[in-house]
Amino acid sequence: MTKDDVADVLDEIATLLELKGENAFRTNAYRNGARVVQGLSGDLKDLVASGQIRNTRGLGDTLVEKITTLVTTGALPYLDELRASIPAGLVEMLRLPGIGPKKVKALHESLQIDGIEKLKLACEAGEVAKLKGFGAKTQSKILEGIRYLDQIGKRVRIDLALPLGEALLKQVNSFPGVIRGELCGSLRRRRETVADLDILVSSADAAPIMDAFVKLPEVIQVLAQGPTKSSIVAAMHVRGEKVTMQADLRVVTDEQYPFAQHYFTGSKEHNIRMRQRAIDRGLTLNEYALSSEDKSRTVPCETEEDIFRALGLPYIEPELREDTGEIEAGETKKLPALVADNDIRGVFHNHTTYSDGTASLEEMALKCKELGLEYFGVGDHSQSLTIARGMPVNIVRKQWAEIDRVNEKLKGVRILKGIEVDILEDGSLDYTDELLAGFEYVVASVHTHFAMPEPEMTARVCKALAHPAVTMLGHATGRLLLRREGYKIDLDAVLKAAAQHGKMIEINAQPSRLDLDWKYVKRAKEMEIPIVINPDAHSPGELELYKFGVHVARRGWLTPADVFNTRGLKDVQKELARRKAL
DNA sequence: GCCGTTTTCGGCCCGACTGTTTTCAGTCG
Repeated sequence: MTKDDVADVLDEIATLLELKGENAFRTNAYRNGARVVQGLSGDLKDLVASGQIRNTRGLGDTLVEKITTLVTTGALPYLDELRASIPAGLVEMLRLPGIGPKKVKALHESLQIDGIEKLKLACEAGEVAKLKGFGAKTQSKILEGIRYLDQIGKRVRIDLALPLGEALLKQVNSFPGVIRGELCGSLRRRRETVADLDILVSSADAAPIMDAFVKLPEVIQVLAQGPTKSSIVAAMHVRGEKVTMQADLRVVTDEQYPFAQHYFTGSKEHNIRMRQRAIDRGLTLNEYALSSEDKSRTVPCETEEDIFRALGLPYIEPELREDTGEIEAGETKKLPALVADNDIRGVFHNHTTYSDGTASLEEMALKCKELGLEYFGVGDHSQSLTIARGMPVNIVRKQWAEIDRVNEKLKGVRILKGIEVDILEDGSLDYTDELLAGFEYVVASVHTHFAMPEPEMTARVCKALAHPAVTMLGHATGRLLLRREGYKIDLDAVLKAAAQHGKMIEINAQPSRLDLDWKYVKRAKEMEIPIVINPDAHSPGELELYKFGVHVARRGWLTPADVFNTRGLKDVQKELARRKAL
């Protein structure tokens, strides 16, 4: 039982309780509990065994007991009972827009509807519209929802969501009367995937902006249009892929803008803490103002900084606003000065035509130079990964010779001799120690046998980390966002092994990976494990993907000092040489 | 269900929009 598994159970309990019509605060306690568990640092088993889990804010006697049962027995009778008492189809019905637990409950109790199929039939027969609290519009909305069920609520990768959001924002910002505008929400917090786009603008006159917004060419459906808020579904092709997302536009006055900006950036959990903080100070905070409780006075704020200051906090970067300790760190002046794009001085783990890349060593190195980077670390695939044209030993030696030749000629950028060596099934590496010693650094990654049981996979990776030649671990879980779960592995144990053997861990910056996940990045920092941000580029155009890795690093609270490739070439070469000599 | 420098009971963030109502419940973020 991992933290995520336990969190999933608590979330499911919350959903089931909602469907039973339980008190919203009780269900919310389970949802909050799920989030708290996900963010725990340290091994869950240890926390339970030592009883330390009892000191966790948000977990009371009941939740601790349930978590303990889950972790020690792997099951929870309470959940099984709940599941047995509620038809599984009810949970699926919650996915329909505009349909929440109350409506599902009403449909079940009055029409015995226990799933999407029956719901569809009842709507088509006109039964649903007759129910109290329902009507013709709700009925047709349900039918439309069922029609688009496979498109609803799908999260979108940040690299696809960002261009759509920016395209919409650019047009909205050009509307007459718009003073300033920005993309807020999870996109501004740079989450790896986002569910919808939140556009905020300020203007003295909202109505014409609302009208123009719902008529943008990307709009395929208008979900709602009010005086200050409209919701649409927009679609656009991004690099050949069709991206369909809900986008909400809010218009506020320019005085309200910073409050709305903070509010719509979220996260919800961060906002709740901030509101509570305002209440503790005899104030009230909403998306329009920070004011006295009776709203007779307001605290003027021109920027988000002013809002934080008024509540006794330094500015908190959007990436940190997840209520995972940023408020406490702000109070104690322990907020990190986050790493930024322009702190990155070079990249490791990239591919060339020597394996499955599309460009030569020189082309890749020159692109790095163009991006202002000082070094290009090549990390082509090793011999056994034939599907990616992994390099046999003679090709490795040929590549080394070419690197030497190109380095002679290049000015202002240096190629580093690295390798992405496969971690074989038994945890050994895909080249001999003798050959590995010839590289300046070694990235070790898993590319095969993904389906191993967790203990074996964990042991496999930990064994590789113990190998003296290994410098850093590549894409720690092998996940492909929204496509493939990572392989089963105990990341806490992997972090422990990395710390013990003094190894680095990569943030693979490919937007489809973003692996290590930011939550574990934060833990790695606590364990003083150096992090490397690698684009895993297979073409020159992919080199600047390292910026998506910087987002992850920022969400993981990293400062430049925590990231190895913020160091300059000389420093990096010295450190790599020092490690090889160990 | 959680939490507590006024509390072990009584709060728990709060506003916009929709659809169904005729003053508001439900949903969403």
